[in-house]
Amino acid sequence: MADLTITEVSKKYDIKPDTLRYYERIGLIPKVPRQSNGNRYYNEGLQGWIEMIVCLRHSDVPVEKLVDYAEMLRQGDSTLDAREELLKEQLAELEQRKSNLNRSIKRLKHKISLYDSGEIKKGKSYFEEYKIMDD
Amino acid sequence: MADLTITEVSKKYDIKPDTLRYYERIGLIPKVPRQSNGNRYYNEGLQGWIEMIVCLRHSDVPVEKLVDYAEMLRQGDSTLDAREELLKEQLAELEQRKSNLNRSIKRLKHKISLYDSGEIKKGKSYFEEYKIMDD
DNA sequence: TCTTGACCTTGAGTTAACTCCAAGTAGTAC
DNA sequence: GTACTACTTGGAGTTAACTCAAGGTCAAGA
Repeated sequence: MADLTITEVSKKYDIKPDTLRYYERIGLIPKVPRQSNGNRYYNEGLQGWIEMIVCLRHSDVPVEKLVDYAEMLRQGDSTLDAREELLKEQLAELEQRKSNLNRSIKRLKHKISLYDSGEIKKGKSYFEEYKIMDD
Repeated sequence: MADLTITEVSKKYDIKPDTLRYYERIGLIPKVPRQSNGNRYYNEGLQGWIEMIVCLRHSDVPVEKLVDYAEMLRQGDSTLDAREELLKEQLAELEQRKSNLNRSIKRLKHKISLYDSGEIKKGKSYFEEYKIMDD
C-alpha cells in the first residue's frame, strides 16, 4: 500500500483534512511524517490506524477514549491490561447502544405500520397516539 | 395511570427536570398543564409521548427531527404523509447506524481476542497492529 | 515572472443538546 | 412568623467534536 497525502486519505476514508489535523493535534493520531516541504504523508500503518478510528467514530466511541487508548499504546507493554480493559468497556457500551437501537427500530416500525394501516388517521387527538407500547 | 409532577416524571424516565422544561421550551413537548400554583403536571398522554422521545433520544434521533414531528402533529391531518416520511427517514438512519455498530463490535471483539490470545504482546511496533482487518 | 493550487499553522467559531444559576413564589411544618 | 422544600422563570454556561478563517510556504505550469 502506498503513502498518501492528506487529501488522498481524506477521500479514502471520507473525513476532512481539518479533522485529520485535529486528530493529530489532540494525540489521536501520532506524529505524521513529513515530506521535505513539510507536507504530511500517511503510510500503511497510519492508514490502518485511521481506518480503525473512523470505524469506531461512526459508532460514536468518544474521541477521548480513543485518545486514551492511543496514549497507552505509546507507553508500551505496561499498559496492556488497561488497554484490553478499555476495549472491553467500549464493547459493552456498544452492545448497550445496540439494544437501545433495536428498541427504537421496533418502535418506529410499529408506528409506521399504524400510518400504513390508516389507523393513525381515525381522528385521534394529537398526542393520544402515544400510548406506551407493550414492549 | 396517574398524573405526575416534574420530579416524578424525571425519575420515571431518568431524565432531568431541566431537560423536560427545555423540551417544552423548544416545542418537543406540548404546553404542559399546570396546577393552581403554577406547577406542571404530566398526564397519561404526555407521559406516553415523553416515553417515546426518551426512547428515540437514546438512539440519538436528533431533537430537531422530533420537534419537526411534534410540530406536524400539531398541524393535524394535512401532515400525515410528511410525518410518515419523517419516520421512515429516521428508521433508515437507525438501520444504517446499526450496521455501523455491528461493524465496530466485530472489530472490538477481534481486537480483544488478540489481547486474550497474547498475540498483541509479541513486540509489535505501536501502530503496526492496526493492519486493516479483512471484513 | 507570475499565478495557481495544495499544503501548512494558529487560533477562533460553530453546533447540538443539554445543564446550571439566581432570584422568586407557593405550600407545609414547627 | 419563619424555615424548609419543591417548584417556577429567564438567561447564561458547558461540553464534545469538529470546522473554518487568515495568512504563509512551496513547487509546477503558462
